[in-house]
Amino acid sequence: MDAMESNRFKKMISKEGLKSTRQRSEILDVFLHSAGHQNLAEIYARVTKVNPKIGYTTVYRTLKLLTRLGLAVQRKFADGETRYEPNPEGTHHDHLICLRCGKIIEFKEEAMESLQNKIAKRYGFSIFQHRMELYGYCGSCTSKKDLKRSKR
Amino acid sequence: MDAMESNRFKKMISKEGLKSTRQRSEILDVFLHSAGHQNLAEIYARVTKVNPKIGYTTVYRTLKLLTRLGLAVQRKFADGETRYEPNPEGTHHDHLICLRCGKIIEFKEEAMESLQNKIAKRYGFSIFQHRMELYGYCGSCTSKKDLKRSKR
DNA sequence: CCTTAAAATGAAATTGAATTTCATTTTCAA
DNA sequence: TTGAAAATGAAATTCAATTTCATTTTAAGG
Repeated sequence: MDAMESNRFKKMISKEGLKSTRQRSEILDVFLHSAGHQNLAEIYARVTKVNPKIGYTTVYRTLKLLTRLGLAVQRKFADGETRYEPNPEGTHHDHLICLRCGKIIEFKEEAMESLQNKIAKRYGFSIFQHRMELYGYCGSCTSKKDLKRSKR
Repeated sequence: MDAMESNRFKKMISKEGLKSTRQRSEILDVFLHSAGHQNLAEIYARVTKVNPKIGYTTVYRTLKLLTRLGLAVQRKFADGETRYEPNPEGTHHDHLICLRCGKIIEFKEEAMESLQNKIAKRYGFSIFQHRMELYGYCGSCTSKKDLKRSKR
């Protein structure tokens, strides 16, 4: 259930002097109830099923707002598409991406974080965030590797 | 000296049935002789100093060609800009990026690679490539952290 | 329940980098 | 030397991202 997130959203909204609208809550609702890593067109398509009157611009602006508030994360993987992912508090993870079927798997690896800190220290950096993506074939695509490729 | 790279380029070119042109070698020359992580506009600006007749499109196409041949690597960091980096054979590295001054540092960490393989194995993936970027403040920007920020 | 200033909406317009088109020029193998 | 294939460069196109602007909606204060 997203009542919690929904309330968090409303609190943040009013704290910023912004306003709660039907559109915003519909968009948030759709966004939170679909699988992660969606592009704007996909989100817009789903939103218009709920309310066909909502404009693309509003979806765009709402996702941007959600990102600013930390409720969404914007991702750009190697294919160049812009995607949005719900961002429940304290969730952090990296991605495994299949270059054949497009499957995206999230993973979390503590050892990775500490290794990153070690590297940062070596160069005198203070790290706030990172991006880490592994590209290859997923299990089922590996076994089909010799068959026709989906791209190129 | 880039005579080596330049020859490698000519060999690859003819092997593909493509042609050596003055423009291509001028662009390659400029590209290899400047610091890494340049965007197209920067490369174009430098190229036109050598030969003002060269068109933007040709620079664009040549960088695309170099990328296809593996002599260049295209990078998109979190700022969304497209950059190109020379790619001498066997060079692989990741990046530390300063969010304040924009400095980009390359690093290589074997432990990272093996950790990645371990993760891939866990999910049944075969990894071909990865992307790993650490964002934060570099040493000198960390010490200026309290002063005016460069952005936002 | 009103009023109204501030914010939100949505259709349309704009932007800007990436990419393509096309007429002309250049390369290079025979 | 020649001609087919490739390259060039200016201009046009594409397309997602973003902005504009007239209109509508929200919500805080009376």
